[in-house]
Amino acid sequence: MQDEVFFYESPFGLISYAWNGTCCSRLWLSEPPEALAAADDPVRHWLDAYFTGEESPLPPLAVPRTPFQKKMRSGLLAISCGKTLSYGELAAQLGTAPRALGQALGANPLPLLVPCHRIVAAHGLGGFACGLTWKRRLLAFEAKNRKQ
DNA sequence: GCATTTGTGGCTT
DNA sequence: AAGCCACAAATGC
Repeated sequence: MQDEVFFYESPFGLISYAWNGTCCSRLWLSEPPEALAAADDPVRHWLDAYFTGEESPLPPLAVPRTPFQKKMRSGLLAISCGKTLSYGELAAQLGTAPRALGQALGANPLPLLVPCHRIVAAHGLGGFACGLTWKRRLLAFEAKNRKQ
């Protein structure tokens, strides 16, 4: 089945994602290449839950292209909501170099779902492929939301 | 303190 | 195959 791009209006801006009927292969923050319509699928449900401050099981995601990305994904998913990790720490945990990790994170096709925004630099915020505004908002949101 | 350099490994094209 | 990086630790100033 072909990928279709849907959008989702989050409190922080427009999100769009590619859904092929069974799994999510890609997700964009901010301006998507082309957005069709809103839909009612597991991704949308997850986003709904996320933005109301709940953690729900992830929707089916496309399998990573490389084993490393898979490892990285599980490492990221292990970070609980509201927590952050530095590039160096996660890199060590994955047995790789920080710089390599940065590259891999930037290439992550599934931001937010795979919480790459919870990775910050040792001193400072670090970067974010889809714009630092998102990263700040998401982190602030999660931090506030955590201590409930 | 801040600026620059370098070790480093996996990603994209 | 060659460059590219969303870092970090070690220098130099």
